[in-house]
Amino acid sequence: MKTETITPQSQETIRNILDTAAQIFAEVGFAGARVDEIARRANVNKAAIYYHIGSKEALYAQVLQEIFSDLSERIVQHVQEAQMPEEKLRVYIRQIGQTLQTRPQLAAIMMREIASGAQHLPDVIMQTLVQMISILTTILKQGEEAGVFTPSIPLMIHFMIVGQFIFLRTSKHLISQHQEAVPESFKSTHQTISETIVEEVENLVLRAVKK
Amino acid sequence: MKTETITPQSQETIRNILDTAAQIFAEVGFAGARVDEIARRANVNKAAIYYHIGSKEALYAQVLQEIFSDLSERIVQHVQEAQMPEEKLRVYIRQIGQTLQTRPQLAAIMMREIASGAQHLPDVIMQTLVQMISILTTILKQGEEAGVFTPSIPLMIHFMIVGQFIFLRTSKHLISQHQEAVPESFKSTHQTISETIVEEVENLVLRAVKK
Amino acid sequence: MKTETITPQSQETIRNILDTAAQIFAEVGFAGARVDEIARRANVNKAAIYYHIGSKEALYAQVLQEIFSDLSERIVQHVQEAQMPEEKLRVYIRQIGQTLQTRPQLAAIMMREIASGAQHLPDVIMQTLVQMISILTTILKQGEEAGVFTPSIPLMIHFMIVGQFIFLRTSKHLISQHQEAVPESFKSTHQTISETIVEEVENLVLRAVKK
Amino acid sequence: MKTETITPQSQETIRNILDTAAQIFAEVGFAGARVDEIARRANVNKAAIYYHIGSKEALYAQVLQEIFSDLSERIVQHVQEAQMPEEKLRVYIRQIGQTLQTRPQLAAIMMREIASGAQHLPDVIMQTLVQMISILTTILKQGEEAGVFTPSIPLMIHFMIVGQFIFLRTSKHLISQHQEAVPESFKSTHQTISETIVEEVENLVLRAVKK
DNA sequence: AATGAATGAGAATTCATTCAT
DNA sequence: TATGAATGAATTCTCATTCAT
Repeated sequence: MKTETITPQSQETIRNILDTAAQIFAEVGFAGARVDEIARRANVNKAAIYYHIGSKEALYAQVLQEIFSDLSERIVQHVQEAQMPEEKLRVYIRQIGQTLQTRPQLAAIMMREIASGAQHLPDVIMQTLVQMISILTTILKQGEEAGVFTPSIPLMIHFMIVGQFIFLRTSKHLISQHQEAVPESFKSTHQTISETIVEEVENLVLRAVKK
Repeated sequence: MKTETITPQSQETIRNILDTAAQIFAEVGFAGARVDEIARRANVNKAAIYYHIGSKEALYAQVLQEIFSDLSERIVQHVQEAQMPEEKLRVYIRQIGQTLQTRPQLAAIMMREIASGAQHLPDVIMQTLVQMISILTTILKQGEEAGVFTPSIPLMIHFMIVGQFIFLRTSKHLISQHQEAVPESFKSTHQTISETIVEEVENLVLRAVKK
Repeated sequence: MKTETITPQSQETIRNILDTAAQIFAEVGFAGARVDEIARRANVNKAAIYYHIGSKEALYAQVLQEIFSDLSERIVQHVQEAQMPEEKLRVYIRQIGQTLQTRPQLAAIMMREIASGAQHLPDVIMQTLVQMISILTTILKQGEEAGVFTPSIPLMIHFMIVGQFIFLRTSKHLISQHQEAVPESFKSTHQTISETIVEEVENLVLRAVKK
Repeated sequence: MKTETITPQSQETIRNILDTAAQIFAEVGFAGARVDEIARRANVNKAAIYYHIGSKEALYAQVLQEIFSDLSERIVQHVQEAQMPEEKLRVYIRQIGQTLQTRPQLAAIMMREIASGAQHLPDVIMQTLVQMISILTTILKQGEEAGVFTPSIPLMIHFMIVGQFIFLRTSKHLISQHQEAVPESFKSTHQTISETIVEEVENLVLRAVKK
């Protein structure tokens, strides 16, 4: 059994590239990103990116892949563990919230992707999304049947959840950018939200779907 | 008596440029947009864009300006006309929904802007946003005092509203792009939503804030 | 006899254009000059330049023409009036010096022209130059024959004269541009020169050619 | 033993670019120069110029820098070696003359620079010029004190020297350009000058300052 | 005569990608 | 693996000139 000869330090180089790329794609999007800049900020020679990854598009796909890979798994697993529809829905929301907190770039990248009609989203990722909606649909249906949820459209609920998290996360940036234009009260409120954000979203969504 | 010579022909050219630019910026974002392409699709000489507008950045700023200019006005005006907090909130939501339906590009552009920390958003526009939040805050407070709303955080409610609309609108594209990965049921549902979308969002939000 | 119907106010427009153009060509050269800029600074519509003059090249030629037209005449005339070779040479120098003082742009334009091999100099102007050299040659020969001048090469003497004036004039700008790098003493000296510059050059050249 | 690998190939590319650029800037000036043309004539990809140098302006600055760097050193060194003021002055003139013969572009570039008020001349170069004037001032003062020179203004003497060389050099071009307008005698004379040009200038200047 | 608008042909600069070592 | 250099294809922007009024 090979145990560790797989990759000496190139592993580190690749890690570096992917992390930096994720950051930059989040900041300026695919079209706005510059391979030169990614190389510079990753402390890596530009040619190394091509050696290891292949192309800017491949780099982007890999970044997305990485970011999405565990989200779906986590949801499937944790939702199963919960019993009641209400609790399952909370788990669903919580997993999304936590993923977005762990991978802060995901929000920005997703927003751009959705804005441009997901032209760059590999099908693998689309399937992940569809799978998530299916899970949510099941949860909501169970809730309806159990008489605790009012009828609602799963897709809208999903976007309600994702939208909340994404907007709140990305808007932090937005607010700090325009300090002058934002009143004091606004800022402190925002601060408070960030800390209990997941719980807030849970409550809001639950209120919206509960009978 | 000539009553219609008011518009020198250049007005039309500029209109053309701005509309086409709005469309393209919505499709591919600022970095992805090509001035050549804008000129081509606007049936305008590229140099004319520089003659009338000045630069790609100025073009983008002007597009944003235009798109935002009337939203805030509409909200201020219509909200005043409504009486009860509940109705005021519905009006607030409806105006946003209608603006996004009239100017379909707004949603996509906003998503990108928020994703990149609103680096391009002029302060004028930020102020518009802040003003909108203030109005919403007043509505929610009145509702609380009247005993019809449960306490909630205005900023989150705002993003809940905007997020819903934006996501639903932009996701139409997304779904049609990835036909293969999307199940039949999913699509028809989506179709249905689009038609009653504004009403749906109203209900969802109202349920979320009502006592 | 027509007395004044020749040109109403277009005369003024043309004057404006030519003067501004002379200034700008002196500042940045032919290639560096922008027709837009000339129009702007002349308070004239750009199309008017084309209406009145025809093209950028034509504008340049006309500017040169104007500037050179009277120089040669003045020299021919005044040199004849002087008697002794020494006095004739002084007159020659003085006329050049005065022309350059009246038309400050001439120096800069000439320097550029010479630097680029006079590609833009119309033959008319070349002939003027050649004529001037002939006059100088005659003066110097007469001086030699009269035993007051030492043999010298007319072309060099001409360049000595013109070079002095042109360099001194253009270098004023140069010195004021780089205040920090220029010592105090340097500046005041320069000031003094400017006032008696013509006389200085006369003496210098006379000393150089006298026996 | 390899003794010549010191120069990585990029050195050659840069050398090529700078030499070609110097040539072209001399021919047509900064504004008239085309980066495309420089690349073409240097047998270098246009992007390589940007890779190595950065911009057209940077290229120009570097060309100026290079051309001036050794002139000042040479003068300082050689003038010291001479004993008598008269000989020192000849050395001063000779060094300038030889530099202009080695770097034929210098003359043309300097003329344009002076014509446009030395907007592009970095202060480093201005300091070089000022230093040269200081040296000349010292020489002339010593000559006066020794009773061999008549009082004169150093700046004018300097421009007399430089002007002569520059004009003579650049005017070669001028004359060949306008063959038709130039009489036979004129041309042959000019030929003769070129060969003994340095010596001629020395004599001319010496005569002008000697008592 | 005069002008705002328009335009085609550049011109500087950028950028993803490849190459030689 | 890694890297400095090179490159072709854009891409933004400029500019002399023309047009319609």
